[in-house]
Amino acid sequence: AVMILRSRFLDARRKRRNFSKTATEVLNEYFYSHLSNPYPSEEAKDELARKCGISVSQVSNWFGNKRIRYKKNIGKAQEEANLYAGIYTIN
Amino acid sequence: STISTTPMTRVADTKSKNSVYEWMKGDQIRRKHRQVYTRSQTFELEKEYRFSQYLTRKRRSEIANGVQLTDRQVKIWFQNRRMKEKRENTKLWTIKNNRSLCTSN
DNA sequence: GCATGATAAATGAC
DNA sequence: GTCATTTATCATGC
Repeated sequence: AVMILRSRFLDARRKRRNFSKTATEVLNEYFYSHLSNPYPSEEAKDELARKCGISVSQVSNWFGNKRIRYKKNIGKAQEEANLYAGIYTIN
Repeated sequence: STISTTPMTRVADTKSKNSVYEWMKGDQIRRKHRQVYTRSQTFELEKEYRFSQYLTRKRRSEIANGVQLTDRQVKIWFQNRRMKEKRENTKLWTIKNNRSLCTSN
């Protein structure tokens, strides 16, 4: 009964590969140019996925992680925002 | 929606373009406490799911009592489990579809 | 050693 | 009920 406390059994494939540099740039560009409402529509997700060469669910994962992690660092230096700020107007 | 009284808008001071929008709020207070289910709990739930992907209220209650979870937790687990299966099927379907597209064009 | 992508509980809109 | 999310947790990259 104690032989298995830690392992994950049906979790197997959790292989992670970092996205390409250009893909990350495209995603960040959209995120910071829509900072007031970083919730891309399904159509926008499709286009982002196509441009980045990743799946739509991966786009959703990226924005989910990006939103929560941006929010956590909101008090600290978010220099990344300044990198992408000014490229577009705020809506 | 309601505005929290906790001061967390210090970022917006420096630059107007870095405003704190509504979607950024709601943190700090009332964080989600996600309970990690044990392996045996997940195993029992998975076993029941293979038998039936939907539960009656009666069956749900029995399961909940068996794995020491609330009815609500069991209900939500089955909901998430069905969504997981759908995502997996969608992923497989996409892969097959892409392979069939390689010949034309 | 954290950054990052993916998954597991939990919420809420509809 | 589904389903897009939020949040914490997990697993990996480097």
